[in-house]
Amino acid sequence: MPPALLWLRHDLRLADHPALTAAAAQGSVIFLYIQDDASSDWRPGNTSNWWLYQSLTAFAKRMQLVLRRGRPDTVIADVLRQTGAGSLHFTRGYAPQSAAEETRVKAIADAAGVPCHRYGGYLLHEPEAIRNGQGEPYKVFTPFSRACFSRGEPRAPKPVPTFTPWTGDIDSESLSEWNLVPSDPDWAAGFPDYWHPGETGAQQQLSRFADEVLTGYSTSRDFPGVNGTSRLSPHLHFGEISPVQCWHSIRAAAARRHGALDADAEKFLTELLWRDFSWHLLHHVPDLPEKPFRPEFADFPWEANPAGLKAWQKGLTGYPIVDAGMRELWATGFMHNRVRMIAASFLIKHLLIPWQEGEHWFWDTLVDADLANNAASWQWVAGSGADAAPYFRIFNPVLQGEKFDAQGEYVRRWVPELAKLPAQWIHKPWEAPASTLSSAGVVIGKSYPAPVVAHGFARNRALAALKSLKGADA
DNA sequence: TGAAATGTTGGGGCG
DNA sequence: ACGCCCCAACATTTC
Repeated sequence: MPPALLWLRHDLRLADHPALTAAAAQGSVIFLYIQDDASSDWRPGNTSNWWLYQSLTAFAKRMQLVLRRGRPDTVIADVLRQTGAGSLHFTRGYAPQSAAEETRVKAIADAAGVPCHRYGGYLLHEPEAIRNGQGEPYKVFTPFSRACFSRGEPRAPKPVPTFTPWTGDIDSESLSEWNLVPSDPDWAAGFPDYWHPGETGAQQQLSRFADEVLTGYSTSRDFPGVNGTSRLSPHLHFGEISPVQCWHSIRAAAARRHGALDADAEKFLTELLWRDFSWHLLHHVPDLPEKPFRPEFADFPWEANPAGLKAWQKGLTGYPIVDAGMRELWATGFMHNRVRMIAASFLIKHLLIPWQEGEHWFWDTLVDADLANNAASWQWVAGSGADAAPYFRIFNPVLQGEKFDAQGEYVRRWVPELAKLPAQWIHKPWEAPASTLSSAGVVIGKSYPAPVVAHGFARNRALAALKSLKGADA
């Protein structure tokens, strides 16, 4: 029997893998991963590549992995020829270039006379399956999630199939040639303290979340100083675990404890649906990463502010909660969700810097950088997205800090030069009495920056910018 | 998955 | 005892 070729993409796992399950039924399985270096605005960033390297390494320890660089259709044609594979299987993607890429791959498989099969697995629901009464895609999240919930449960997760790994001889590149990980300087040296890429790490994280974090999740997820979030996003992005597995695992945990879906579990399932919502949106609106979904935002009066962008990226804005988030991002490749909203709002509304600048920075620095979630979320904060926050919803970084990091634990962890300040002043050090500052060893403008822009001024400026939009609109 | 301004209410101090 | 004022505390509106 000829082997079956499995083209691996963002599905670096063995469990609940529809394409693998199908391939396993056809013959011994060839695992192929293709690195496509073709230039594009959204090539994975350095942090994504760090994760990819770890994930592929973990995968290759369990299974022989064929590694190739090049265009997927060219590489697959080559591998089909060299292995005599009798079928081709892969998991569908939803990025703007995915459909065309998959069509080209299908064409070469057809030309080779090899049956080509495409499967879901990256999302809970296929974009084609969720439509409103008019047969249109949803543009507002709440009815979208209602439709998903009322549709019934996603399919049951699939076990790891029994299969024979193919053991033939074929050229494979070495991961180290791909230059995926940094060396000098090794800015990722600290990442292994926070992350364990690979399917095993993903499943452990899901268990830990279900056992230790889920209770109270609906409220504690908002407090960045607390271990209150799932931290599953990078695992989901690389497909080390599927959203279907997460869905059923959390639903089952809730059923064991409460006999039903409690508020905490429901909140998490809703977060998974946000992920689907973003991908459906990108599927229908391919230029979502570049252009405002609401066209009137194309005229927004942004400011050129390279110094402000630099300060934001380095975590030197003078607003402790923003700086803590940006430094957590730099140190760990991750930022707490609540702080992402605050930091993004600050860039857009306090500094009037285009949301695309922040989107690119996050794309390069997040371990969970994900085209749809990143684009949809930045547009959500900017007010230009589908179902977006109203533009006038401007976060006050001081109040947000006081509300969600009341004791300042999060700020102390990531902005150590402020660690000795009492909680009362930690989110507004520039207002602290001189004696408090000096006994905490803080010198505003020296050991920690003064605010790059005053909140009251920035708020009024942003509101005026909104008014100008409305004017242009009318 | 806001914040600030403005409006309303009610208790307490005080003449 | 009463009216007046002040001002939290809460509610509503506006951006």
